[in-house]
Amino acid sequence: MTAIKESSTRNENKEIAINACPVSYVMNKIGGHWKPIILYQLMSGPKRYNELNKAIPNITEKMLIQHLKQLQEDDLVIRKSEPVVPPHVTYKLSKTGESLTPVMEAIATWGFKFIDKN
Amino acid sequence: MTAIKESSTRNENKEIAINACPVSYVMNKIGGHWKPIILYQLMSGPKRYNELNKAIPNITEKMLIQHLKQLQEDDLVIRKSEPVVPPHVTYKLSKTGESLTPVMEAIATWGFKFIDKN
DNA sequence: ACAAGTACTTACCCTAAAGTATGTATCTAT
DNA sequence: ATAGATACATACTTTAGGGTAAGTACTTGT
Repeated sequence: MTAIKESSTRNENKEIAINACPVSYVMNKIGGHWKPIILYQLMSGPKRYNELNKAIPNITEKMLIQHLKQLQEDDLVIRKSEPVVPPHVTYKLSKTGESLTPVMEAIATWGFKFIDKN
Repeated sequence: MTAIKESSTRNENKEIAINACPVSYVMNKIGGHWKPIILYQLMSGPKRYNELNKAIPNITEKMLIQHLKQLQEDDLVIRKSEPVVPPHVTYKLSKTGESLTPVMEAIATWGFKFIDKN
């Protein structure tokens, strides 16, 4: 699962950055390549693992579970597993995750305006 | 200036991601380590290069100019240089950059709430 | 017996982004 | 003459994140 090295200049700088800028803190949570896309998908309702995999073009399974795990650790996403075979696992937004919706929408709105400008 | 390789799987995936999620598009513009922090600093008014350097803890000069350049290319920041010695250069938000303020504030607000939860 | 379906896991590799360190130009003041 | 101030530039190294490919577990249907 690609362990994260805690004691590097890079991560120390991140810590400091959080103090300097709350926006940076959020970016570290929902920023990056895939997380916003996953959250975006889950905003339209709970989805199974496979559904997410199909809905998000070109994401690898490794990236998908890796980020789903991180999102769970950050209490943004809830995993629900039915003890059946074949497995049936659904992911959905937590309350906190849902509280992100207006933020995501604000960003998306701005994004659309900006895309038009080019 | 670390040229960007256009034709890689990674960047192709990014392109696709943009179509799948407008939020992702914005993240590619203002996401990352330092850009939100730089923008945050400039929201309180224009600043000189040196001021930014001092205001942002632990940023390297390389990162600072690199991102300032990218922000200029994305028309988020305007550079103004007075032809004097020693140089006097100020950076400020463009109209588009200023239009980000509510978005940044929404993110920041959410961030503060979320920090309290831990 | 084995293929299929679902949700992962794991090992290895590659690259873009970030860090480190040093150098440059130009004029002013001492 | 040389040090100081300001705003960069550039070469080299490191690392975190992402990509590729293959394997695992467990049961049902044929």
